[in-house]
Amino acid sequence: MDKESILIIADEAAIRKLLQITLQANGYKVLQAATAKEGELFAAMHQPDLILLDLGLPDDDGQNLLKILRGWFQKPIIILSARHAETEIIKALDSGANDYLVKPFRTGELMARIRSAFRLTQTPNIEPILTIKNLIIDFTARTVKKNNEIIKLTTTEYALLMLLVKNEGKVLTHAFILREIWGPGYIEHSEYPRVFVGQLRKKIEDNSNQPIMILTESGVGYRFVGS
Amino acid sequence: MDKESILIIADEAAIRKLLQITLQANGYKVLQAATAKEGELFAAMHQPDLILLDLGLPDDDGQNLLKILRGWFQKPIIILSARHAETEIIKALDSGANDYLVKPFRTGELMARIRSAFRLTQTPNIEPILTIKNLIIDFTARTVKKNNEIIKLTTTEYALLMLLVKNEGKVLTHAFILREIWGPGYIEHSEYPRVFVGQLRKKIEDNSNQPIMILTESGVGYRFVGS
DNA sequence: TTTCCTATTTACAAAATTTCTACAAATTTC
DNA sequence: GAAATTTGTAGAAATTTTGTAAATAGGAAA
Repeated sequence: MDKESILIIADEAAIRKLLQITLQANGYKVLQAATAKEGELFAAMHQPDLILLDLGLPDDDGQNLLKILRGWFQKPIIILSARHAETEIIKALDSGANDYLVKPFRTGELMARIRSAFRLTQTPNIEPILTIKNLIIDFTARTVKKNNEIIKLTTTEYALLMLLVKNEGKVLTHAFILREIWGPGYIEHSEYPRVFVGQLRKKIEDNSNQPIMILTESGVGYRFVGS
Repeated sequence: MDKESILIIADEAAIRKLLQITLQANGYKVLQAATAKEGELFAAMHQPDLILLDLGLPDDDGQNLLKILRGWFQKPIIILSARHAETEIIKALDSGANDYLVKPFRTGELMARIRSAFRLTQTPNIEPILTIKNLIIDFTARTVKKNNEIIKLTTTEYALLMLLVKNEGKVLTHAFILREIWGPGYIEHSEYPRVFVGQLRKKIEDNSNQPIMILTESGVGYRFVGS
């Protein structure tokens, strides 16, 4: 097999250098990014087999970048961080991190955890660009095109569409949608999905009063159909 | 889904007790073993969904037991150990451990790592789909197809169909159906099942006046036949 | 500051669904 | 076979749920 490629996203040059040397000595191909923006871009461009993510980044919170990456990146992400607070660790793991090492870490252990992560995950990557009906969704650029024109979606609209698309064919209950997008404290606000589904339909459906993509399941929730 | 079962293999009773309480509080079913021999036996007997293995065991080295278990046990194994030497950690991870926590560990972090292990080892889900006659019922998507076309069912119709399907072959009395779907206060309303069975038949039967799936047991109730 | 954009609320019309009713059809009982 | 009971069915009425527009609030950018 080809050498596996690993993307390092870390602010400090010293850490990157250390990792680069160790990883290369262990036969991996190494890519480096110093900021969140660069990291996201490189991940999309080079499709690495694993990401080492340092939470302390200059331009964005690492926890946030992790969530964004997990929107489409299926391969292992291992967190390296000086933050040793339990809440940080739990948050990262629950956001989809495969492992979390507190700095200073031992390189031998890190290598073993990388091997373990590779062994445990053989998931095929989903395409970062998805075409559904006349929609083209680019997960990396976070853009949605309809008939080749970029549609302007707000944060909430985009999150809702992603949720629907990721669960294509399934009925998503109001409670589920509310929990996923607004948080568990908003389960009562069944008017939110109503309003935002309405706005989304106006933007992505040809006839928003005869929707063919976002269907309503009265009394239950909504369902996205793609084919 | 059913509660996931976790097998604790640890020498010290205090650790086992702590883990038992924490795990149960998080909704897991707990099994306990105090020795390597017992652990191996319990793992084989009960087929737990995850094993928490403490390396310090009285009768055999935990590293050894890990290798033996990995000979046939595919589900996650998380190591808990007072041994913090890097070589121990590397050895365990390379022997197939999913994770390694050094004692004393934080229970919140352990719970997050357990969730992570379950999430990562989830086999790309084989959806629970039921095929009966020319009906295809997808429970996770909450859809019912007849001749490959999705049938639109209302909440009550769907609930009624699920009740019938779950009790395939059995006669369900009017009282039972009313209690299950409308609640105990509606036992007198025997007209409800009548109306809704009628609506369901129109949607799922080929000839609703010659039903072959939802049969009437006059004076008693209804029965769903699948084969 | 003003302006702009988005999220949150609110209100009400429209649509869907459940409940209720009446009567015809079928089945059981005598 | 006739009467009594149970079941099927259609549709009206009541209720719930959903769609939609528009007002309000809040926060970031100019």
